[in-house]
Amino acid sequence: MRTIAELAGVSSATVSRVINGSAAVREATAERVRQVIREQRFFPNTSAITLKYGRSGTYGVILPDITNPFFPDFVRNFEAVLLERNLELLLATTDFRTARIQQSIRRMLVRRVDGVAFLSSEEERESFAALVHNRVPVVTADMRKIAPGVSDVAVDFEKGMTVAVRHLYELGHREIAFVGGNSGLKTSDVRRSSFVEALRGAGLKVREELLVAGDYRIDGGVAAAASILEVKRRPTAIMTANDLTAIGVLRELHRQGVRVPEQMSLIGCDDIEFCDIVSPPLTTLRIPRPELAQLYIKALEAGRDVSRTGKQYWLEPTLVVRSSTGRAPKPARGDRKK
Amino acid sequence: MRTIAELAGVSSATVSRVINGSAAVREATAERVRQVIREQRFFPNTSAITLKYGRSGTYGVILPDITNPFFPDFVRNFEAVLLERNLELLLATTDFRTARIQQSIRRMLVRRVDGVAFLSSEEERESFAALVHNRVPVVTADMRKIAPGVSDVAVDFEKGMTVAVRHLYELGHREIAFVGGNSGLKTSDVRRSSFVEALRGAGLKVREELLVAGDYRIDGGVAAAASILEVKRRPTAIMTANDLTAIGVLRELHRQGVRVPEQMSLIGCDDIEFCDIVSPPLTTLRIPRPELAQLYIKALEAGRDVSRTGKQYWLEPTLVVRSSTGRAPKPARGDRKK
DNA sequence: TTGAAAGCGCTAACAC
DNA sequence: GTGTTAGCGCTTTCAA
Repeated sequence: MRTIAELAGVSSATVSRVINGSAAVREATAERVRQVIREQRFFPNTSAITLKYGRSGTYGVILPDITNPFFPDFVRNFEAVLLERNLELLLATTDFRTARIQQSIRRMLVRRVDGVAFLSSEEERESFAALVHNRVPVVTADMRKIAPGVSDVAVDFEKGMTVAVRHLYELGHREIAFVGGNSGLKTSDVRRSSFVEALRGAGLKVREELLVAGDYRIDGGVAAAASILEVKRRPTAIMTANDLTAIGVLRELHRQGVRVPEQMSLIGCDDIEFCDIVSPPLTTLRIPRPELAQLYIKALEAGRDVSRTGKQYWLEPTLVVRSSTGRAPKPARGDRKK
Repeated sequence: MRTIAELAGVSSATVSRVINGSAAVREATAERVRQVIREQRFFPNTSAITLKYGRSGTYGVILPDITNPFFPDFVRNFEAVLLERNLELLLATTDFRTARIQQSIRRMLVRRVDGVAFLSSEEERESFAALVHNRVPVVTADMRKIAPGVSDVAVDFEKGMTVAVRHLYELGHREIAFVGGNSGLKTSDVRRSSFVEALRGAGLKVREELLVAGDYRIDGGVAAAASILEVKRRPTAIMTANDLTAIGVLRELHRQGVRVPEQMSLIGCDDIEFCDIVSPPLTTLRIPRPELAQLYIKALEAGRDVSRTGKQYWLEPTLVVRSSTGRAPKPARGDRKK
């Protein structure tokens, strides 16, 4: 910048003013400065600006698994909003590993991000404390809990699961299994308990052996489906905690020759692009990414003052009916009738 | 940091030394300082360090489409290597839009990244010049061209396509179509011309109407398949520029009742996870992401001195045979025999 | 073994 | 309208 100033025969302050379009600089001077900037291919150094202001103009995003298409799609939307506001994105993935979470948070701290969207669903009170202590607001996912400096964006699974279960109920299903995410994760627990509630709400009974854990990945769905198919009295429908899980379930169902939806209905969650390309296309509970991304930004912006308690935000999922759900099969002969 | 220094009763220089484990600091002093750092939950400010050194310890990655599972998988591997070296990642996606490319490069410049992995395959000579001029090395993808400060990582499609075509040839296929990426993109051109070469190498003739463009996405594959199926003398196999395209092709094939591989063989490229879950599972030309990520890092590190001409790196794809390729169907009655 | 001080690039308050 | 200057947090001579 000093170079620019010298070449343009002005002071660095004037260069700064020109760059920021601030204050009144004589147009002739401004133009001369701009000219030099172009010639020299000069770009201001954000480190200096960050250092000066103590704010980096960057939001951090911490994800468990960038390999799950839900997240890249979220990132895409999130980045788009940031770009409009001339903000930067710092991405960290944790692979569901605690050490990586800590490391990610440290990365956020040393880069002086202005806020962290924490979509990796472990409850990291300790780590959040470090963030908040350093005045960086946190927005969590589906924790349904807020605190000073910590806001939360929750998907209304209570309602979503109710809609999904009703859809199955109306198709005649009475025995419905559920495949969750990694047990212990808050997001997984919420989905599971919402499902159980929905079952009760529909007057169906809850069979523990039909509530199985997955890992939010395809493999987990495969394993879960295998275990569900071993149960004595088979369910006629399976609800899953996310689409990857549903795809895994579908795969195992195929492998064992169970036809979908004739013999087994299946509902996913998220509505990733691949729902539509597996066969049959998956009925799923959609979590809209554009809205989700916007909600996070909104929460981040509103939460700037970490001394104030964060807010709770809600997002409604919607049921997208495709071809993996159909009428419940008639009970086979020999099956106990309900 | 000054706070830490005061609380520990030392100077900021000493605190710096303790943090960096450098020089000889008396253990008692060091421990006292560490203690205070812990209590205060202090994290060094990277902006100051970047400012001081002119290096940010960050590599930038510019991608066209984070929604294509190939890229998240690349990012995952890339991030893992960076983490080992205590380096940071700055991610930008371009959506194949020129304005976004320019914007991404600007983001890299203002953040003072130490290098850019440019996986978005447009030939941005102008933009690269800005980077190199500012002493940041660039590593491109499949440009097969190097320059001062610009290295290139290329996948050996010449060999890969030869292997793929030979696989089809041995199965009896003589009429093979190709669906490329967005026409005009360098990566797309390379794949296409490698395919054409491979065809010639196998002694097959090249039918222009069987060489169609896609867009590296599912939709492009769908459209391309539709156009291929309208050709008078249908091919018996289709090779595609990436897996997403192949998935789109597969989808359209299904829709029109063309059985894979009985009536049409299909080969993708990349080997994304979803190859294995569509039905039939896709035969594909795998581009190994861990090796690719490592190669990029290697190129970035070797290219630090932008006054020197970059290097050309090569990566071998391997053919993964699954179930979407099979023996060519016997020519139907009425088809001209070859 | 430790401290003082300069300087990285930028902005803003204050002078002129 | 424009220049001077202090200071953001850190590292690194140079001195002590």
